[in-house]
Amino acid sequence: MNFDCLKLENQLCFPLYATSREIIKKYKPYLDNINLTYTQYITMMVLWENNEINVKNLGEKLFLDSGTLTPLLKKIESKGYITRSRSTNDERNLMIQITEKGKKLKEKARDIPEKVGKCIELKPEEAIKLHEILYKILNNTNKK
Amino acid sequence: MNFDCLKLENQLCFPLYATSREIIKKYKPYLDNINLTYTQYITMMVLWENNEINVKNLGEKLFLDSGTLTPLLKKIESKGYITRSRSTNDERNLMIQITEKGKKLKEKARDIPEKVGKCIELKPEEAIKLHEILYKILNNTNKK
DNA sequence: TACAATTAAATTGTATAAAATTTAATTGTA
DNA sequence: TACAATTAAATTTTATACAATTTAATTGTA
Repeated sequence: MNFDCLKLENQLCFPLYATSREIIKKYKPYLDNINLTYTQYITMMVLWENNEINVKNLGEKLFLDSGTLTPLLKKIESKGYITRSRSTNDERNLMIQITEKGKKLKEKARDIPEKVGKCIELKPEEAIKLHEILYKILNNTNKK
Repeated sequence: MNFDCLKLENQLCFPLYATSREIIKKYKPYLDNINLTYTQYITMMVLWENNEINVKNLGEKLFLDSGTLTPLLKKIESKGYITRSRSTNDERNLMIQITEKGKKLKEKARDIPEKVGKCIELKPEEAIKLHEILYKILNNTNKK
């Protein structure tokens, strides 16, 4: 009767969960400077690549649903980085558009990835491998 | 002026964060069966290995602080899986002890890791590599 | 031995997450 | 074309997370 698979250190999900939170904490001082939380920051990342997107597509990119996004987007809107308006074609869709102020924020965020990267200390090949494995999991958990 | 490091898909933290949440969702149906949330489940894992532990040490193992653990532990206590009592040596310490009911829960949880593992579809060597890289990050983010 | 410093939990306030339900708009079809 | 089915957000509820502060116990030291 082998119970080792119920040991915390033998799990895969636990270190994923813990590492994710630990790294998000590393972002904190840099994100505080631009008055964004981590979730707000990755939302802005999507908007920096797509000036306009609806909540559904945004949610698919971020793996978040409207229950999380609705209040989050209202908060970012109140900071002036995005606007929220119903699509004229199909009023079920709420279109999120980046504002000029939101575009300018990208400049201020530019050096964040490098600064956070420095305190992680992974070899480049490990970082690549990690990225590859994570996307492999994301791609096949997502399709089912 | 290269902004590619601000693309979502080039991040390391984002897939960590997304994968962690996606896998936790996979646990949901199995954890529902034993009436535990994921955080409660990993807490029970620590208790299955250590019949007794204080909140501080538990928090160090789970990378969670008392702000998260206090209400969580009260909830697990209300389910009858643990008891909470101040240490007689040092009353600042709250000792968490597993109950008989809590120990029995381990039997019901026994097949969960295997079931969740099956829907992740990683090669064994990838799982090992992932585990290794994650603990490398955890160990050096932790020491600073 | 008073008492300042430290330590461990608890509390407070803010921000997610996610399941389940509701609301409103659109689509497909009898 | 009514209207059932579907779709997209919003809402509601429950459960974390975590920073900052507070409370209570213990320790170190003048």
